[in-house]
Amino acid sequence: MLQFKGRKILKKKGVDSLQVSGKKERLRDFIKKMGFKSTRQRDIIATEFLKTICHITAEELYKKISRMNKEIGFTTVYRTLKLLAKSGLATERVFADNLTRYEPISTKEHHDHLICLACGGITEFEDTKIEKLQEAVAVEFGFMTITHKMELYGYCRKCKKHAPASE
Amino acid sequence: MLQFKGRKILKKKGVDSLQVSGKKERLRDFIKKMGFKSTRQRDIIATEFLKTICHITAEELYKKISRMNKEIGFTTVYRTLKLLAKSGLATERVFADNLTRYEPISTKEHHDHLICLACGGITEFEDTKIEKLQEAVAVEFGFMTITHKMELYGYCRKCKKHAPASE
DNA sequence: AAGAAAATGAAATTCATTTTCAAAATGTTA
DNA sequence: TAACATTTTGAAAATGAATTTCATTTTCTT
Ligand SMILES: [Zn+2]
Ligand SMILES: [Zn+2]
Ligand SMILES: [Zn+2]
Ligand SMILES: [Zn+2]
Repeated sequence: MLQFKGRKILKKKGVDSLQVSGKKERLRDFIKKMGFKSTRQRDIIATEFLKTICHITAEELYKKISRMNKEIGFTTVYRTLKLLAKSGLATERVFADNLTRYEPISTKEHHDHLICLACGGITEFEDTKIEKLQEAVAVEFGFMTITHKMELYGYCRKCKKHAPASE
Repeated sequence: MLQFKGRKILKKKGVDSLQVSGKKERLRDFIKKMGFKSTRQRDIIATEFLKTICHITAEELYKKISRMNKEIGFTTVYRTLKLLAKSGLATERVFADNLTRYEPISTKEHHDHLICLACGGITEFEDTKIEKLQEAVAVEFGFMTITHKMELYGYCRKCKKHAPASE
């Protein structure tokens, strides 16, 4: 395992960079198409965001960027995330803590979430069977589904032992 | 159909009143057990709330009550709904509009929601197959589920025709 | 370089939710 | 019933995330 670590990371880095730059191009296209302007700030924010794996809030991303760059304001981070969402490069999500989080779109078109009540960890999953049954429910009610939200809250493998009244 | 209307409503009213008074007793028990005090306001708010079928916000319930009774403040409505939730007689829910809504517990233990993006109508559904598959997903990830949220957003039968880009 | 349009960011605003606090109501005890 | 401790009430203030404002700066096109 250990001896492959270097290589794996190297490969992963390469892929990530490619993905990020591909997405950044998409953002630039979107900005141009909409008659907007490319700026240093948007570039930095988008780069930093697209590197993200997790579901990040505007505040968190702002703090992360602030560490290296004192000249980017919270408002711009906030607005750039909205822009990324509008351009289709980010997905806006609100979980039980009522904070607006953003995640870069990934290879998975759609996915749902498992959220740990102890550590706050978020795991993604896809289940086509469930998706089909959801659609069946919709049809049954004469409902035309546009989107849906499914979140399972509980304790992840690591936090299970800390679950209240589990012992 | 029409000739049964009177009778049906009468019967329904009877059942509702019984259910409401049963729940009000449960609230009184809870209040006593917790060392709290029963008040005129709590009684009025709980009665009005438990009659509710829909998913109501504190603001909405406050306005509804205000029409008849000018002496009940918003804060008390807000606090009583929280109290009902803590006592287990109400469920607190937040849908995509980010407003906190309350619904009285019903005979259905658990249910999920279909929410119309046009009229805001909320329909409840239960699907044991989905619930089982959700649990299977959780198990697969070594996750111990405590609760979950599943909401389908789209257009209900009545509003389908108004759905954007459907024609 | 000039001008038009958009972006920035600090500060202000919004808005639902929650808390504060002085006065009122409740329920227990004597 | 009166006194008392405790809780409740409700107007107002506080909170806090999300959003908007606006003067200044930057970008992009002539
Ligand atoms: Zn899904
Ligand atoms: Zn996700
Ligand atoms: Zn469910
Ligand atoms: Zn419901």
